[in-house]
Amino acid sequence: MSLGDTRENPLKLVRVNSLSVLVQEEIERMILSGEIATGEWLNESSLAQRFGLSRGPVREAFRALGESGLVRIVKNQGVFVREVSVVEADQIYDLREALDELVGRKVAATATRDQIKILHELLDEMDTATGANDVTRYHTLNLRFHDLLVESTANAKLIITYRRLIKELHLFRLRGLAQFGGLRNSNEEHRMIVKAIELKDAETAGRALKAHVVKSRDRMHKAYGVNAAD
Amino acid sequence: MSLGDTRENPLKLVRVNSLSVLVQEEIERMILSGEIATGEWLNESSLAQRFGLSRGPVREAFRALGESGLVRIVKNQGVFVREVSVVEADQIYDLREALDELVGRKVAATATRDQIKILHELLDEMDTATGANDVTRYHTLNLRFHDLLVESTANAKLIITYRRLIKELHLFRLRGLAQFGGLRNSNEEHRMIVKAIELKDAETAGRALKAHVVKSRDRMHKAYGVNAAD
DNA sequence: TTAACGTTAATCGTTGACAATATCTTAGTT
DNA sequence: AACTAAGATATTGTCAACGATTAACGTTAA
Repeated sequence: MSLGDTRENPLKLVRVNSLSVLVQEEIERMILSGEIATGEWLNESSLAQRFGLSRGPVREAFRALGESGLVRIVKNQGVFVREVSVVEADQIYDLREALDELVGRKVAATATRDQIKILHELLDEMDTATGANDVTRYHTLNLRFHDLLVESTANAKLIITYRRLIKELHLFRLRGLAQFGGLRNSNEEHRMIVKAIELKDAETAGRALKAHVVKSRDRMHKAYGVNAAD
Repeated sequence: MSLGDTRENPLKLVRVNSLSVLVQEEIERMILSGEIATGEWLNESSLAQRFGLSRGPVREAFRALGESGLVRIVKNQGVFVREVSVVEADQIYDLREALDELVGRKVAATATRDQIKILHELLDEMDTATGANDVTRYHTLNLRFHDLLVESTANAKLIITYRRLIKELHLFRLRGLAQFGGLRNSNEEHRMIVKAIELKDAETAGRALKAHVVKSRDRMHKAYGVNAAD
């Protein structure tokens, strides 16, 4: 597959974004979709050949992906999809606790009616997915839910920081278990969060979102059999 | 000046790090030291010539720096040192509030005796700098103080996230006023933080650190004549 | 004054080459 | 058969030169 195959207006894409940015986005997509496994080696020249370009843009994309934490670059050996350990996932959850509390507080103040409407739709869809025991679908919706929350804060720096962490957490998920279970409980927590947002109760929304992250982490630990004392 | 001029064991440096990493670090140093002004254009080929290299490593360093938020890359125009607006600095302070509260809580649990000793030394040095009205010196020590705090949390993800934000905040400082004043108050807040850490009182340390960030932001606003409602 | 045109300079991307390094293969030895 | 060492191979790191694309600027003409 070549990059030129992009469906919507490929010419404009190349005019606005450089090739290295397009390559970066494509590789990121491949990593996050699991198309490339964690730990896997990314061959510079074969990727270039696959995209129909030279090694230059691919190497530049690698450097950017390295800085964003998705790949690990080893001199004279190459580029590998990063493997996120349980310890590191745990550290990310620490951060998410703090950031999500902030998200809750801010979103309660800034969320628009439209955004809240979409949140409700996502809640219902997640219930449907839970009923059908469709874990993959739930996971996708869950990502969208939290991404919409952070996006509604209208704090650009918070948004990109948050998304970076979510991507790395996703690397951890890809590593082993697809999901951490407890879908029903999880969505009940989601509803409490949305309720607080509707009431524009920043304090409660922040606490609810933080508590949700704490419990998500517990579910992760349980799934991995990690001692709570770790 | 060529990169080969590095003082300590240049050969080993090149053997371990690729040239693009060295270039990245050097450009980052130039940006953060103010050697290159915010908004300034970074000429690809003249930088390459200056370092005595080809354009390849420089371009790769640019991509990494772009991802880290220190430069802005415009296709077909080039690379510019990012300019951080007051609005953006404000968003970063929002994040710092949340992160520093986390830092306070964690560091109270994890800080070693040695680390606390260094914190005390920094406190005293900052008092000295305040007495001498040496704002630049105070600022350096202040950076070291907060960096040591976050480093003492032993949470790698928190450390790199925090440092990234501090670097961008530094870009904002470079833009205009060197400092935000209120040195004496600031160091009194520092002492309260360290006291809570010594008592291993995580809750108080977190609150104190968060409060410190809130006040730092206020001092920044005051210096810029920004309305608190913004 | 404004619009069109051409020049210039920079980035973007390609290609081909070579060196340095890592990895795999193979032959030889114990 | 197992281990070792030398050599072959593959990959990354870096460079140099080239053409294409684009943005910026100055000039000219209406």
